Amino acid sequence: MQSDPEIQKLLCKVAKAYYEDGLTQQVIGQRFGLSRIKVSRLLSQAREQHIIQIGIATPPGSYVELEHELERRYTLDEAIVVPAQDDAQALRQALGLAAASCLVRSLQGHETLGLTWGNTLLSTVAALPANNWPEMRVVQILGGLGHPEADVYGADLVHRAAQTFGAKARVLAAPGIVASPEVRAALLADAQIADTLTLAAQADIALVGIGRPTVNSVVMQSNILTKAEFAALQALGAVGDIGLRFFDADGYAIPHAINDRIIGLNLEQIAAIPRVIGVAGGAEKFEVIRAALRGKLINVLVTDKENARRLVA
Amino acid sequence: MQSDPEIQKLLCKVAKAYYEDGLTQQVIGQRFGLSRIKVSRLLSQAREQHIIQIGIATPPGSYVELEHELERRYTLDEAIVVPAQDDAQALRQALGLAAASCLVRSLQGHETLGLTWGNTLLSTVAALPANNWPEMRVVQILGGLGHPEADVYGADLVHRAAQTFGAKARVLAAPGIVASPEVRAALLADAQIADTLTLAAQADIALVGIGRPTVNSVVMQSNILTKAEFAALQALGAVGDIGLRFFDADGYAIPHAINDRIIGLNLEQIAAIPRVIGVAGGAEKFEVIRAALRGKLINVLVTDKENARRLVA
DNA sequence: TTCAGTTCTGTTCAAATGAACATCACACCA
DNA sequence: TGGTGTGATGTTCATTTGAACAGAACTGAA
Repeated sequence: MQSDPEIQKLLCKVAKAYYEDGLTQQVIGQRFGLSRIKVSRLLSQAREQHIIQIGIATPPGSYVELEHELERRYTLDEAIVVPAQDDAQALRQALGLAAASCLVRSLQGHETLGLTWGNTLLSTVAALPANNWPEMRVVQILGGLGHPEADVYGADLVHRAAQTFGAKARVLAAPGIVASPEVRAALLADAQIADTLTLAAQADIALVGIGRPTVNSVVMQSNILTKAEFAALQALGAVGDIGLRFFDADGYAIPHAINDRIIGLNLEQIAAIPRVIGVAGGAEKFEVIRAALRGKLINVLVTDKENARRLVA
Repeated sequence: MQSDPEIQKLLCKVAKAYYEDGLTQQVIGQRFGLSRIKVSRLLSQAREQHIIQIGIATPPGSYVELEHELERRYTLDEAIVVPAQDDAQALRQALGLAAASCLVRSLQGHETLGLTWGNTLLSTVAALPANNWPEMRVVQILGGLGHPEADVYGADLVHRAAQTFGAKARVLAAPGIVASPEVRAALLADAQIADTLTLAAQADIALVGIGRPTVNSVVMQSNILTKAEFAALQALGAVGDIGLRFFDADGYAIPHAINDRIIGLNLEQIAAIPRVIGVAGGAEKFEVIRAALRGKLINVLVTDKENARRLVA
């Protein structure tokens, strides 16, 4: 930690030679009569002493700082922040666009992609670019919504995504919530369904919405999750769900009988997927998102600026 | 060369992760879902587009920029610039101090150091720090000055340097210039002298003054180099000398009979030494220094600010 | 003095990096 | 429709780099 001006000058000269002239440490050593390792040490010293200042120009209108802070705070692999939108539909589009480009970036064409469903995912799938990846699979992580014959919602998303990717679709021919554990057991006995779930658990990437059921949300409007059940979940601390698996403010799974009636991966299985991209925006989602982050249920978060601000606050 | 804002943002994020967080390209790739090589390419792209700005804090009162420019302009290994001084003695001290620290920096204790002589070298040797390097040798590159019995000047410098280094001294028991080629031949027949010159030619490092004889300089005052001879050299284009070997404005050796009367390495031999540190300052030396640089006779230049300014102009 | 602790140094080794090459997809043109 | 070039991508390999280790030099205290 010397501050001998002679040393300072040497640090500066070595740094210049390395960073400005792009010389290798070896040749710098030869030129200045220093050993290679000494040059290396001088450089780290120069970095420590901030003789070398590295600045990164952040493109205007992007929230790189905010994203970075989110990544650090919640040890996320990546955070993507889109501008806040007044209109819910516009917000979903913005989120979908961002999530889509983040997703395709990490695809090579031979992986297995897991999907839940929801309005935001709908926008995401709509924003996916066309491709021809016959090796790829798109798998449904969670059964469809509503009556068995109306399960298009979940399966449709999977089909659509698979089609634009030119990939194989693997749908879950079952509702997300069934009437009883017995029905579930019966469905799980089906080889098709069991295999699909096994495949889903081995997905390389998953794209999931982060939900917060309200009285007029899709989940509630289909009469599968009753108000009473929802109230019970809330009483147990539930702040929202991923793939109908409810969790509390710290992201811990809520133990409740409903879990035995769900056809889909559980939180543990979802979290075990190497890369889980969670998409959610809008003020009402704040708590759930925070919970999902705390519980490390997702690796990548795509959200809006307002939520991002509150999350780092 | 895309300027898609989406790409810009990614560049920025990757750059931040790499430079600010110090993450490896590998883990950045894993986090953002990119291949390692892609991260590498994004980083070079970011450098190209100056999204990454690297600044180096130059310590105030030093001439790092000037030195850097000199190094680039004349493909020097290193340039060292000291503040200009009005007093010739003060200038020599400043030069000597700088040259000394530059020299010791490149010494490990087992190399052979060649020395010429001169007032500036005297100051340099005086500024050398004490050491204990029994493996090291200090060799005289050029015979002494004046009468054989008064050759202390050159040999003394070598002795002094060897002593402070705790090294072995190898002096040249001969004058720098002798009366005739025959005398020179006789001296070179001496095993001692011949061996010393052989050793000198194999020096790892040499410390040399850059001279410009004037009527009252040491070289002229000893009556060995006559005014007539000097005039003849000048007529042939000589601008100065290193080790009594005169060269023209481009650093080319001047062919002249005097060369056959000098006991010491020739320019070619000196230039062949891996690291030649040339020390010279003061307005009158400008031309010689420039010539020495053009001829690539030295690898390291130690000079004053004024000369440096003129050299890069 | 001698001893232990500290710092400085070079060596060795494994990780990280960039360059060269091969491949593939796409677009442009005949 | 079929070249044909261009750009993007991944693989392989050599270089570059930093970390761990070990020895030497120095410091301060007993």
